[in-house]
Amino acid sequence: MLPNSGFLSNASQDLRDLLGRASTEVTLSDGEPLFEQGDEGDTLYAVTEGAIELSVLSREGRKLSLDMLRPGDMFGEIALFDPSHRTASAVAVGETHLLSVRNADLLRELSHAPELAVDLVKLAGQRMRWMNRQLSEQVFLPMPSRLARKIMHLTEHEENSQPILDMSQSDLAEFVGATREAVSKTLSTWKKRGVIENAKGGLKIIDYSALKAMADLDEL
Amino acid sequence: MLPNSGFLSNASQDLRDLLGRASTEVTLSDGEPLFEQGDEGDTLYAVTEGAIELSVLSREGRKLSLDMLRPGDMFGEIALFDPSHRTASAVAVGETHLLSVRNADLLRELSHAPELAVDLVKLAGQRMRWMNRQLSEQVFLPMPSRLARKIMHLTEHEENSQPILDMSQSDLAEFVGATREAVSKTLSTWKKRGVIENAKGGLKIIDYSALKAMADLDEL
DNA sequence: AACGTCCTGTGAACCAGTTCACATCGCGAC
DNA sequence: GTCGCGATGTGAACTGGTTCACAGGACGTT
Repeated sequence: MLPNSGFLSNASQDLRDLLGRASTEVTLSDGEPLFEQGDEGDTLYAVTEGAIELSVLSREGRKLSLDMLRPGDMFGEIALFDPSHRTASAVAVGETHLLSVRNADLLRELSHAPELAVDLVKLAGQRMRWMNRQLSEQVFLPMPSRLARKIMHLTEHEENSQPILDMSQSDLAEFVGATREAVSKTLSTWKKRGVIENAKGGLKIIDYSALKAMADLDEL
Repeated sequence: MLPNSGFLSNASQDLRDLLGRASTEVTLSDGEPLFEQGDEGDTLYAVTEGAIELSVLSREGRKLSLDMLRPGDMFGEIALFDPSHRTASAVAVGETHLLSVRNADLLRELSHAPELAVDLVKLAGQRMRWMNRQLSEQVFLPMPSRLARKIMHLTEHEENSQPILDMSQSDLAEFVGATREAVSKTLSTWKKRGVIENAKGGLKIIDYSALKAMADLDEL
């Protein structure tokens, strides 16, 4: 029931216990929102099955996808201590199961196991480092490098050496912060070079190391 | 000695006590680095006098300035719980005084005042929200809007209604993630429209509300 | 099989911001 | 003073990416 991957794989036993004891299960169907940017929230989540897409929306309606959270990943750890509006939206991708822990329940647990706080701040720290990287990549890297990185990031949970990324070009574009057309054109040239090829409902990475080279071309 | 502004102004008494008791003073002269991106670090800082510029560097040497921390601001809270490489560099701007608290000292204090942990995570939460906003602004907003926002942000500590921003155009460019030339051209048109004007060693904001308008709309 | 609806591919015009190349200004050092 | 140097202003060429427009594909539904 508790997957042994993602953040949870190096979470403390205390934290795993907490999730087993003080959590409520939540189930979402494909496309169903868990919360929206701006909502009030004080709940921490852990994905057990399926996936959650985190994204932010501009006032004009443009969308920037931040990350795809898979079984073993946790999120919402900040609102837990600092309950306020959520800074991103979370929607289910495919049938998704989550464990949720509310602020009050967690605080009760904290008195039994203060070590837990450190775990949670570490989680926040990892998220911070990650955000920091996203920001500098966005500023410093040209679109193709960002695209290559995102493709690698989004497929790293697959063990296959030629993983398939099950995502449309428009979705990918939202991840890299560019237009669908620009992504399409870049992918085209990569296809011609045999780095990737089309697969049903997505694309298949043929030459992973070539992708890595693209990602580093304008090395960060 | 402990300024009553910035984050500290709404910090708990516990946290203020801690800084008064368990901290060491650090003094830096203008331009002196406190730590560099990639350094190992486990120390939390609070600015008491002067200013600290936080920035990230690309491998090619381009620099993106993140924020300017002034008396009452704290930073480094993440490395405190998750000691690892620092994600940004910190250098003093002008003669600067800081209080520093090391990981070990803080953990000792934490057992006496567990409330402190919540304070620190709130601090981390605020930083997270702030980073999130930086990222979406960078992606969604055109350069002039970003410039207007940064100017407002960098002068908000001044109480004057026509504050002076004491910073060269090159420095400003590093804050908005653009070239010095682009910033110069935008500032020129604003000067012609009477929004800002030159002042010795920086620029003076004449029409704050016009700036605010720039920040929201994206018109040139 | 024919239809609607996404998704993909690509070309042309356009634009924001960069790069390069100077000219100029202010100001401190000598 | 005037030399030098960093900060500013600006123009011209270039470029990475957008916007618009449209042509096929792929696939599910009837």
